[in-house]
Amino acid sequence: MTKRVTSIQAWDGNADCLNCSIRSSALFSGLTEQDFDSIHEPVEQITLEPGNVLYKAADSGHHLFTVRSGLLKLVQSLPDGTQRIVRLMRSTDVLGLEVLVAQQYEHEVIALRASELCRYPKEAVIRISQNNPKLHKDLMARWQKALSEADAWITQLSTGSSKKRMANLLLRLPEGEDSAKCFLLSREDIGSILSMTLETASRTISEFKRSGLIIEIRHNYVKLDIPALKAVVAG
Amino acid sequence: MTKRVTSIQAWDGNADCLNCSIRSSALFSGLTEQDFDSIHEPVEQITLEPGNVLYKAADSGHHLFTVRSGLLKLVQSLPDGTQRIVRLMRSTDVLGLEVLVAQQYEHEVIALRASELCRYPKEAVIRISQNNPKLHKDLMARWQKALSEADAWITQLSTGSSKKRMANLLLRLPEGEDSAKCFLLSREDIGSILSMTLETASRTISEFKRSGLIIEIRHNYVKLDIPALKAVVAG
DNA sequence: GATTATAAGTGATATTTATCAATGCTTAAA
DNA sequence: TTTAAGCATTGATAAATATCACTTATAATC
Repeated sequence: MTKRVTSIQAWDGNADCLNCSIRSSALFSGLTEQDFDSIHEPVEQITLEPGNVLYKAADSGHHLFTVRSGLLKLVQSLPDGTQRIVRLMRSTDVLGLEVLVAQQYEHEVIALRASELCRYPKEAVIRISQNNPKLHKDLMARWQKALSEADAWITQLSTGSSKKRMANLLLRLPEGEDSAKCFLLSREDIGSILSMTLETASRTISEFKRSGLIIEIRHNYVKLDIPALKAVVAG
Repeated sequence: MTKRVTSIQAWDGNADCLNCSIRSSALFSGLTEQDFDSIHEPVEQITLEPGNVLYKAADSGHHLFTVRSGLLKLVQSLPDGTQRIVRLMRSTDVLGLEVLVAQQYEHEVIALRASELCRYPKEAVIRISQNNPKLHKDLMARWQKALSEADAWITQLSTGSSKKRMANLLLRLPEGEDSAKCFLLSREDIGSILSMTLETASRTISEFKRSGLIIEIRHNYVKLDIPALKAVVAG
């Protein structure tokens, strides 16, 4: 069973936001000191372990989140019980935008790796966005980014053969310095991203390993042959 | 071959916006008379015939559009040449939100039926949204709606067997008074929505007709057995 | 109304993917 | 170190879907 958040550590919101290591790309990057002073409920930091649930679909929502580090999945359920992962979120991504215009969250959010997030009260985001043009524009850009991601999920990860979809997924996994190395997700999660069974996911990865498209460095950590994977996508 | 817009009829923007038949749900519903006076480039009405292209992906974009009537498809292309329909747009939907934060459109937009749209200069939308809280909030709601639609496209139209996906599509087609009757799309468009070949689309529809899930009233106009289709989705 | 072009339906077959079952690997606990 | 639990891999087979070829229906044009 999944567990709820195990640890929520309160921070001094203002001080930490102004000195945040990802400040330039965080949701509140454009805020003035005066804006920060106007936030009554403090900005808090949240730590999640793999498997922890941040919130569930239809939970009433009063907060937005910026991912500082880690990896999380956004899951939606179907009437027949199937679950589909509709987005992956990582550093600088914003979670819970929907509560700015609705009362409830639309996804279940689960950490795939140890993750750190900052939590903002939605009232502050709504109020400040009406007077701070930078935040106003920033929010629109965030929404547009989420929408582009969703479109890419449809075209790249939900269209074509299992091999092409897998190649497209692998090409988005690397982050940080070495853009050709990445950790693989569980076969079940890969299946839920690509709309295939975990067996097909496993077979496809095995085949990619045999043909050298990916080289296993250690368990679940691989080096990608990026040009070859792009050729699979384009082929 | 597709043709570009055949007819763009200039309107007197202000007068018509204030008396627009879909004004309460149009993008500019919350604008004051003063706001309208501040728009220099007039709001124009556009008429499209089936097959007409409104704009293409990567076209530089200076306008947003509200659909007054009709039906349009948003198409994205893949590296291997495949095309996928990522959204259908109908009355009151807004097209081209992405140009508020970027320079180019992200989709190709093609009319599936005769359609009427209103065209707004993006500069006016950006400028007015910064001072008019109603438009500001309205834009966020539009973006959120697009995002929910994209998520539903992933979960309902890109996950599960061809029968379930088809049932989900049919359940979204009806509009207007009789919520059980609708026109079918071409088998090719259905295939591009559901990520299947046109032959599989044709076979699935034939099977639905034989089993009474849909009843053909006249060519391509059908009555849906909604409870039965919902049972297919849930089964 | 006859003719052509375009879209839709269907059969035969190949390919892909799912399903079911068994085995092997990895990690953590005993 | 052994044991157990969970995850990953693989094989055999069934089911779903794609492909190719052809026929039929509908709409458009002469």
